Amino acid sequence: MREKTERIVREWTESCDAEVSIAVLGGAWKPSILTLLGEHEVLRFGELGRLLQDPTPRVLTRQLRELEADGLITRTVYRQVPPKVEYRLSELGASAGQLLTELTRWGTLYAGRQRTAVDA
Amino acid sequence: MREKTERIVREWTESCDAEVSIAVLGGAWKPSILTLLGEHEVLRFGELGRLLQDPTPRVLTRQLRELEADGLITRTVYRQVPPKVEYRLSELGASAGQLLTELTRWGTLYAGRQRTAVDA
DNA sequence: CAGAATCCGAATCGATACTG
DNA sequence: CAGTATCGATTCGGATTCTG
Repeated sequence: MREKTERIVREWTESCDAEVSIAVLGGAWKPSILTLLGEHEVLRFGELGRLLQDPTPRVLTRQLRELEADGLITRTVYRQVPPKVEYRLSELGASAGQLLTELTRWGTLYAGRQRTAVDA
Repeated sequence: MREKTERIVREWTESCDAEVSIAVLGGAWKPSILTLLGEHEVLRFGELGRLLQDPTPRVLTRQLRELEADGLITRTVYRQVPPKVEYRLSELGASAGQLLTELTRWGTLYAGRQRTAVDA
């Protein structure tokens, strides 16, 4: 588990469990990464990059490493030339599916309302 | 709507609606603030501070203003001495109840698993 | 192909002190 | 009571460049 998440989990009290979820899922691209891995079962580094519309490798690498450190995805390295690395959801990562659905549902509702408000 | 949220909503695409939710709910204390307002209907600034175990006024003020700008809470000022300000959930804020429940549920699951793993 | 190294600007959290 | 002002320290996302 990475340090930021560890601190939040350590200081975790009943009234802010929701912040634990946000600490784990809250990085750039992370919800999309988990959603894509839920749909595709397995994806390589380059495939993820293309599907996410090209975040910088620096950023994508860090998000993936954090998700791995937090136990949501697994990383499989094939020692060959050219290199090949595969990412999958772990069981814990898959358990976040329902939460991701709910995040998406409310996010859509919220964005729709804001757009309607702006257009009106 | 505050600027950060506005940008994320503007650049919003189908694949990352979940990030909209996180952008809105992701600040320090925000999930707790919304949960408390869901339980208490109405709370004053000082009451919120005590229930949250004393964030600095600077921080609490900003979180409340952002939630107000994003349309999740309302702020009612009574012009009197000493001053009195009441915060409540808006309809939009109340609509996030189910999402907050799900965030808390998975956060509890996650924190529990991590603690078990560490203790083992 | 899958990254690592370096650097940067912006945003955020928090401590401390002060005020209408 | 309900904030505001000022200041650090940290973190984070991203651009650029380079490599086994």
